[in-house]
Amino acid sequence: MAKAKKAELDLSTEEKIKEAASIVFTKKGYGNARTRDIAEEAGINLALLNYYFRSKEKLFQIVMAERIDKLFGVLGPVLNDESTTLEQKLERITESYINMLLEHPDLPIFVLSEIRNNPEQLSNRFQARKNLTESVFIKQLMARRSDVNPFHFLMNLLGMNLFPFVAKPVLQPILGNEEMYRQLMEQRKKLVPAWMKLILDKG
Amino acid sequence: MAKAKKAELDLSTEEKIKEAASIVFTKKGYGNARTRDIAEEAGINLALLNYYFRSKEKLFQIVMAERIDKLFGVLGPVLNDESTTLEQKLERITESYINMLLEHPDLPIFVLSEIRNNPEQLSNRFQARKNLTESVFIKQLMARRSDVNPFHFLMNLLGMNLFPFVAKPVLQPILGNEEMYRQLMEQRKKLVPAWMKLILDKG
DNA sequence: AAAATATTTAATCAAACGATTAAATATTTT
DNA sequence: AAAATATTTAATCGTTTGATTAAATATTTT
Repeated sequence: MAKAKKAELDLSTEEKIKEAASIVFTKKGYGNARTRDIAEEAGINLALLNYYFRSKEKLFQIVMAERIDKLFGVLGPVLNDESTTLEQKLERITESYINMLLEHPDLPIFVLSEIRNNPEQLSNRFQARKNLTESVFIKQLMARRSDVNPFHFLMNLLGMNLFPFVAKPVLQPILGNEEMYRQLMEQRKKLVPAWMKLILDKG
Repeated sequence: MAKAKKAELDLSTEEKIKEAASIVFTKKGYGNARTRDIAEEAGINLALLNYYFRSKEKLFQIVMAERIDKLFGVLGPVLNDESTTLEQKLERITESYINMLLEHPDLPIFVLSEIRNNPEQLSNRFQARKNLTESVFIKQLMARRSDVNPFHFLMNLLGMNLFPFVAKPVLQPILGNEEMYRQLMEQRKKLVPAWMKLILDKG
């Protein structure tokens, strides 16, 4: 058999296609992305794409699962870390998100708009709710401020961190050049946790 | 001529198509929306759509302009009202946005993702920057807190108000039923201005 | 009412696109 | 090296979809 070589090339080519699909899907969305675009981006022929993945839809499912994980996977480990304070969690989540999103600015808008198009894909909703409500983070928060609804608090944290990237296509031209935008996001690494602490202490 | 009757029907049918287009485009996005969907939603034949509007693209441009105005048109009048304080502006913007978005929850994700797909459409970018930086709101803000970057402040305000709707497809299943979601948004009408005042006074 | 004009439709076209096929090329095993 | 297997491609198929056309129906003007 051609195992060794096959596996090697498989991984390489398959990965190349997935990477290309990720780029094209993220930039254009499912409906506007053409399989020919993806093939070209990957530097391979169109038929090869269907050889590795059965269809556009299948390829999309795989890419989408990865992207969802990339967008929300940050949260789990930090929220459930027993060794950090609430304040430290705010700092780490903010730092992680801003760093990650500076490299993948259109990840949130892609994931959120595709989930809107196909809400069923978010089938782990019960799991998500349970994971969240039973997290160390929520416990710490409720111990500190039993009067603050944790969901409000989380929406604020995520809103402050994700929204500037969701709205980047609008904000960036208003702010001026890319560098100015980047500077502001860098500043927010310290500012967002400070604002959230304000809500935590004086809200 | 058939002026009177024509104009009447024109308006009615044209408006019916635009309304249908708005619904279908907003729900599915440009790429996933089919002109046949729009025609069916409007209760008319496909050809009629191209009779009134030259093409899908043209129809989309018109709908898009209206949607952008709906999403950001709220801001202008409030931000430039000389007769209200900074605090009142925070309250009014929040109240306006949450009320409007409770009726049109998928407006932000639609507008923002379509602008990402076609950034040129945001050609009024210089105008937007000037309008913003010269607004009464920014003047009031800088007079009060010269140390706070107004853009950060605005991102926070918009983030707290818009993000829960941008992320609704994710949040809603986690929160439980639609009613719970609605309740939280109603609460935020008072909470968001309070949090923003915190940043204003103690940030 | 007749003519002119506007509105609406069914049928069809042409291009775009996802997918398949069969053949060619490359790689691995024997 | 020959055979077997895996990888890659060019060409093509069938559907979907945006758009057009020509004819029918409705409305307005004369």
